[in-house]
Amino acid sequence: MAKEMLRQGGRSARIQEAVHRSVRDLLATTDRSEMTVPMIAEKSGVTPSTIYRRWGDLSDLLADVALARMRPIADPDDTGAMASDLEAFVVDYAEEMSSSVGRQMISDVLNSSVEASAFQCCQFTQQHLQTLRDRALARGEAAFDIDRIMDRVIAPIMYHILFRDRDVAPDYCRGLVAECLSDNG
Amino acid sequence: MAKEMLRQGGRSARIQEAVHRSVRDLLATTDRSEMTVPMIAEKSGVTPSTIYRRWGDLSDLLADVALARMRPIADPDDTGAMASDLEAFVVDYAEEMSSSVGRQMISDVLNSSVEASAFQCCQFTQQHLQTLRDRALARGEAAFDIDRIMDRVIAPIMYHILFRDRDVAPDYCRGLVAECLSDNG
DNA sequence: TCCCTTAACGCAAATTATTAGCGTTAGGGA
DNA sequence: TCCCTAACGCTAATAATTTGCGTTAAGGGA
Repeated sequence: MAKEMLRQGGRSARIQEAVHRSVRDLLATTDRSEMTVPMIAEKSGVTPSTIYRRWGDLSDLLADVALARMRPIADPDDTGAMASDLEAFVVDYAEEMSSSVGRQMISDVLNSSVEASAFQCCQFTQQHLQTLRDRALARGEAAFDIDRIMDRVIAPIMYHILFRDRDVAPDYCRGLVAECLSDNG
Repeated sequence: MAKEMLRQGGRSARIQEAVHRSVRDLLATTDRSEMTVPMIAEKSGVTPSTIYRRWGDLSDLLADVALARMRPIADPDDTGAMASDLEAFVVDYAEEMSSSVGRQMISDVLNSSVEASAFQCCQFTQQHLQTLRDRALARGEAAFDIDRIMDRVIAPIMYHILFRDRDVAPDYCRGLVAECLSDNG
């Protein structure tokens, strides 16, 4: 979306920043169903037509903001061993994603008409897993298969968050990790 | 949504049927992003305000229609054995859900502001699994754990459909089932 | 069967969101 | 520094949504 802009600096960037900030602020206080483009525009000090032209519609704007928030900034904690690294990461992931803002971000990303958004979102997760995997290999530990973790650990957590059919409590997450690592796939 | 109506018969039911039909027809020919309430209203022979008042907004209407389409009508095929029953069901499930209309239905249900919609949707899946489980028990076969199938088979399939990070081809689905049944959980 | 109550509807006016045209501003390369 | 034009602001259409109010028709009770 805002990635392949022809002009990246100056005014354009300032507006993007202002709009993103406004969206984040509004998401914290306002229910998504009562958020409107004119509302965001006013808070950002731009005209609505600017937002419509640049992002298309509210869904795409929200997806853009959500994806920006999900983009990795720091590596997962290094706990000293692969199993505990993985456990810590997954528990954190579940907690963040199942929170109110986390849910909102996921839903925004999945609703984007930009087909690549959802894919990129799961790439971020895989990137983190790759970091943990590299770290394990560097330690001389047995590596794990990323796709396997996605299927056995991440997918069920995401499913329960989306369909609201159970809590993704730390114990449950740890169980998923343990079971996945113990089964010799 | 349309479940706890105070009046269930006559005109009200006719309108619900007409609106549902219109939505289904439109979904087949029109892209969701260009579907509007007035459009549906005209096709159904009702005024837009009727739809707004009854369903709230387009998202909730679409979720209502999607949920109605997902509601089980027939039991899964009986193939004679638990493993093949499960395999057949899962492959079918993946094919239906990953289709264009399937994706649309999932997304509509997940977007509903009615919190229970998503939960009910996954209840439908569990109902089918329960049928297969009962059938297995009646045959004297070893039963499977429904939650386990949800986590190990359904969840990954759903994840890949939603995040578009891989195809849920029959072979992949069969692999998930096989691996889940072979690991003694 | 025939009222009576009121949920659900239709219509239309008011409000609000979205789109489109056109002139203006300000990146960024020559 | 100048020029080109992407990106913006403003405003006038257009379209969607909300709201008030009168009307229709379920569904229960006499």
